[in-house]
Amino acid sequence: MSSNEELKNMLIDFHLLRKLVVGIGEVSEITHVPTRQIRYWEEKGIIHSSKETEGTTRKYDYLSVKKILLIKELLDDGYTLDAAAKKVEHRMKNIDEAFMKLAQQSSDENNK
Amino acid sequence: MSSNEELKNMLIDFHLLRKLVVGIGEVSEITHVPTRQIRYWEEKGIIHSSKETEGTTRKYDYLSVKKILLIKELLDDGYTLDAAAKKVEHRMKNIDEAFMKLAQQSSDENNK
DNA sequence: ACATACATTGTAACAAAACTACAATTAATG
DNA sequence: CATTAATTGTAGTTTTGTTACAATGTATGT
Repeated sequence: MSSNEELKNMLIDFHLLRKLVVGIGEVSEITHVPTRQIRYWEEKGIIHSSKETEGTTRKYDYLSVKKILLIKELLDDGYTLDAAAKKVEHRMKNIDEAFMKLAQQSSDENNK
Repeated sequence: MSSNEELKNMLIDFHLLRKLVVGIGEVSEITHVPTRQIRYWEEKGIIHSSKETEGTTRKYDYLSVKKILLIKELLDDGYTLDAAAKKVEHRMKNIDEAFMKLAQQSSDENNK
């Protein structure tokens, strides 16, 4: 198998990527947002973790971490939390769509 | 910004992907390999976690989880652990390279 | 069969990470 | 300065992960 084919089949394995969910401590290190603050945003309904549907400890997927990063950026720029959340909500919609589309593609390729 | 540009800039953010490291329990759920067995493989030097370089608790990145998945597949096919490890080592080399290449690309694009 | 190396599994006692549910503090705004 | 928004602190508890022992299973050669 050529390196290029490998690349296409392998990068990215969206099904695996979906399952790569990280703990709140890790998210905090990645984003530089304190765990306490992450929980607070979640409490306000701005972000979501796996806790809401399963289990007892929060786990965040790729898109959630990305969302936290975006919100933090806007906060640092002077936005209020609600304004930042609203703006990011809009951006995430595009990202989510693209993500789903690629996940679908990779699923098609594996089943053809 | 068009959805397509978004897609290119956003999917995939390799720098973020690199940092998405998951705990051993999560890996176990994803791969269906018991935590005890994962630690054993690590003890044998077949796989690696962040524990070897930092911290006290094991964290596994995307490529490590992929490696575990590949090894498990071969084991289920009847390979011995060492044989499976050797074979996977070879495959992972290609995957690692492709990964680094793409990470480099995405880094270039963000700085041009 | 049985010795040998390979591979996995069990678990007790302990440490680290994450949880909730309170409350306190610190901006920002009318 | 009262009010809402946003963040932060923390005690006590639960969950998850750790090591370091040992035991058990499985395959191979003789």
